[in-house]
Amino acid sequence: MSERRKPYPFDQFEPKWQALWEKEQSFHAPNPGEKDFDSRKPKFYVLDMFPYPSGAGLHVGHPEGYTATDIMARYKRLSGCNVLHPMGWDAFGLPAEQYAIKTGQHPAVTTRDNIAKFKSQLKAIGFSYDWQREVNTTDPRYYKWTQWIFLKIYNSWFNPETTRAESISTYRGDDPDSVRLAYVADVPVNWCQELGTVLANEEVVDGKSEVGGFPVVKRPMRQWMLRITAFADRLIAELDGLDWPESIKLLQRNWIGRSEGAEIEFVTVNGREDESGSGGLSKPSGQLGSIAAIRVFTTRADTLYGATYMVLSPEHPLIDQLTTDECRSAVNDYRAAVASKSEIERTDLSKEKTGVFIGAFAINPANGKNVPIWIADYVLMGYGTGAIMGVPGHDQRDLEFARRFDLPVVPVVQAAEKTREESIGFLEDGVAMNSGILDGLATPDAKKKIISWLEENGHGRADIRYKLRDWLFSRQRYWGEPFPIVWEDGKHSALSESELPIVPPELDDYKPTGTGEPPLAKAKEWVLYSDQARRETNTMPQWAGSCWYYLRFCDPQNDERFVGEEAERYWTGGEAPGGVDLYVGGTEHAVLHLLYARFWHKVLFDLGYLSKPEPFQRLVNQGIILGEDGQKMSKSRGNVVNPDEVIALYGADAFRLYEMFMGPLEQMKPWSMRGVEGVARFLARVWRLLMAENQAGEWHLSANVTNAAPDKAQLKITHATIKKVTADIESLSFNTAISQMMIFVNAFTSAVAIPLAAMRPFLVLLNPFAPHIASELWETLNRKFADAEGDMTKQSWPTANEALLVEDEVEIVVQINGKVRDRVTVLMSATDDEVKEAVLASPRIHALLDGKSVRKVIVVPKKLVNIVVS
RNA sequence: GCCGAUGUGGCGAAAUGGCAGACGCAACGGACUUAAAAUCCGUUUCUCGUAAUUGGGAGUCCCGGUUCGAGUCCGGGCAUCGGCACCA
Repeated sequence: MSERRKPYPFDQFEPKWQALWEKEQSFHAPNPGEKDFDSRKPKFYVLDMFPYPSGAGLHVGHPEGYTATDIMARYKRLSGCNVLHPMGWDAFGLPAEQYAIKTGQHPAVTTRDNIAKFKSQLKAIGFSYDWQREVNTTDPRYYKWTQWIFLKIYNSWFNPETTRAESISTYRGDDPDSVRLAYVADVPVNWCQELGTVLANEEVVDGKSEVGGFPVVKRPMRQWMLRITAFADRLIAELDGLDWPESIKLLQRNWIGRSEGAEIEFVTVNGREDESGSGGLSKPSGQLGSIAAIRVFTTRADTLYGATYMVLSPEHPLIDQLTTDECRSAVNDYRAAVASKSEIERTDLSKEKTGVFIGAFAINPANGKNVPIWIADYVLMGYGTGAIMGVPGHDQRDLEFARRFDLPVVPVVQAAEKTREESIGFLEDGVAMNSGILDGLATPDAKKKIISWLEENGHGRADIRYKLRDWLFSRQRYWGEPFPIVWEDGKHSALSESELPIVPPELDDYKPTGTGEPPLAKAKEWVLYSDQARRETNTMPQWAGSCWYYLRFCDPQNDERFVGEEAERYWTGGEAPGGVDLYVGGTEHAVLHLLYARFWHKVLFDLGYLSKPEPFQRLVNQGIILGEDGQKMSKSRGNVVNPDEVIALYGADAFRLYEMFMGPLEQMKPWSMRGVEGVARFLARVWRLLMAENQAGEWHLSANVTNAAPDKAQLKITHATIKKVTADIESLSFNTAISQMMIFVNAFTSAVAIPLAAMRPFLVLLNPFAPHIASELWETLNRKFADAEGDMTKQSWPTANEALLVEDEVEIVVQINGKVRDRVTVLMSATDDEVKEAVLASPRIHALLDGKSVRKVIVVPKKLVNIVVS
């Protein structure tokens, strides 16, 4: 097959411009105080989610968001902004480590190779990143500061008085380790045997690891945790000031899962059903004088009178103490059975409710009645108090359980527009009944009343609970940041900042031990910190590096501070709560990276290291690009599109333009090679508008290009295009901006003379989208005409002249009863009455109205007239 | 089950409550060419009709409503996709 002829010589000028941009460092943004910094210009920080440099290289999904931000960056620069547009590498992670296990090659080597490949691919697309600001999370100069931030977190606590993170030195209690924002806990964690590591809740999907899809089991282990739950309220509340998609805000709110309700104490009665009162209360052994009480959390305290039984989670600590001898063997059997179940089995909704009675009773504080205590696996130890009051009258799960085990069902809320029977099992608002002091109260009032009654009588209090768990922050992996922590006599302590970075030791064998002991433990000498102290051998999760990279971009070479104060203040400055002006990336990070980064940011903000409470002001999620078959791209389906091939065939400009022309940025959409061809044709038309080919096949500036003035229509479309493209870029509607540029070019293709005054602004508009061809044509024009100076990067964004867009006349659509029947042309200045007159004068309309009576005439100025007839 | 997003030609998609389908792809017809490719011009929602056009009717997932007028707003469904999921 012979090589297909290029419609325009992109293969010659695209590499030329890329090389020139690199040589001139055209997109380097100096920091305040540096040479060439212009303090008069406003700043604009436009950020991409930096990629994990995998061995497979870029796929067409990456450049979708990257092209959008690049258009924005180039547009803002031409509009007179100092633009921060950086790129880097989130390079710690499993694939490099697993490759190391297979081949023995050090992950750093694999990572370096992959980064080189990614970088060359990004450069071939012509992105205008400031490469002087490149960061790499696996570089000791970078992770030194990741470890430094960990020390800040370790050395602080959340002061409930101020609701702020503060230095641990302000803590007045006797056990600082119990309040640190980074702490060690023995907790049931997600253990993945195949990966040889524990995982965060966020990394477990349907009981399997997000990476690799391996089974995950709960297993108690000693782990580092970060106290993100302390920030739950602020993480919810401070979403309000952000320009994020509502759906993403909602996802975060749901993930944090704030529930307002009450904690209620049920006093227990061991083994007695019929008597209530003090005589039956048990005195738990070892806790002399205290009465065993079960605390439950509920969002519907108003249904307390309907609580006819209690259920404890099988892991609840009071079970041993409360279980009667008759019930003990059944209880133990049940607990053993539950313990052997996997997470998936346990949370299978379709299965029937199970549980056993433990022989004990508790007193419902509202009505003094004794209720039986059960254990069941539908109650989870991890949420609330690990115990519930069973209200089968108004909870579907409790109702199923009560029916299964024949427990009494008492309806206590009459929902509006429902009969008593219909209200059963549903948790709707209504009016309280069968509820003593609450009878007749609407649900919100009933809640308030019962909670104050509980507080007055010492049976409970208002309470707020969250689904969000503290963040499990340690991993049993080699390829991650080591903790700046040592252990001595079973106690952890922080290394000093001067010892950073803590560099991981060299290993011959990166394999996980399989026992939960981290691979770093194999480096015996490294572990020996001193005669007494041993190094922490866990490493941080991949999220650590990506939690703060946007800050490092502001000042990436700084070895004295994680980010210089002035640089941070300048690049994240402004009125809004968030610092990054535009952040574009995939939805897959809605609750992981975006929540973790906000958390770290708030800690650093509270401690006085940052000027804004939020990291990202405006967030946009690009949609997934599907294969040509409309299916998700995957190697196994064989529908993966490789950017390198597209660029070789059609050029980088066509690739960029197609990525943006496919459809709205946020939308999921399928790839189409034909579509790429379409935009390539458009770019070729742009080329031929200004260029002509001689006999030898060489291109030169077309003789049609003239500095004579454009005609009125040409001027008008030029300014209409400036207006539309500008507005569309601002609203990230790149597909319609491109449509408008196509309309512009179509309007000029048959013109004999191609006026410079139209082409100059057009090339500037085209430049953010297709910078190579725009730069090349600009340069060609400069060689002949002296009306402009400098290359494309030195130009200013054109402004639309509204006066040129004003029409003398306008075509009015004439409707009869909402159906279009005619059009008339009237002067722009015509009054409503004049328009009406002109419409009624139309012979066509006159004929159609014959014999009908006109009831009303609606005139929409400059648009339409609707005649309503009967 | 709960929450959210989306539903428009053969396809990707446009449309501050005011001409539905801009722009592009594909298809068809034509010009150029020995021929093909490329390029340029034209047609292209469906349907009925005419010798002819600025002809008639229907049409934005379905049912209903508000309005002079609804793809757009409101109510109720259906479908697809995404998130959460025994969270008390």
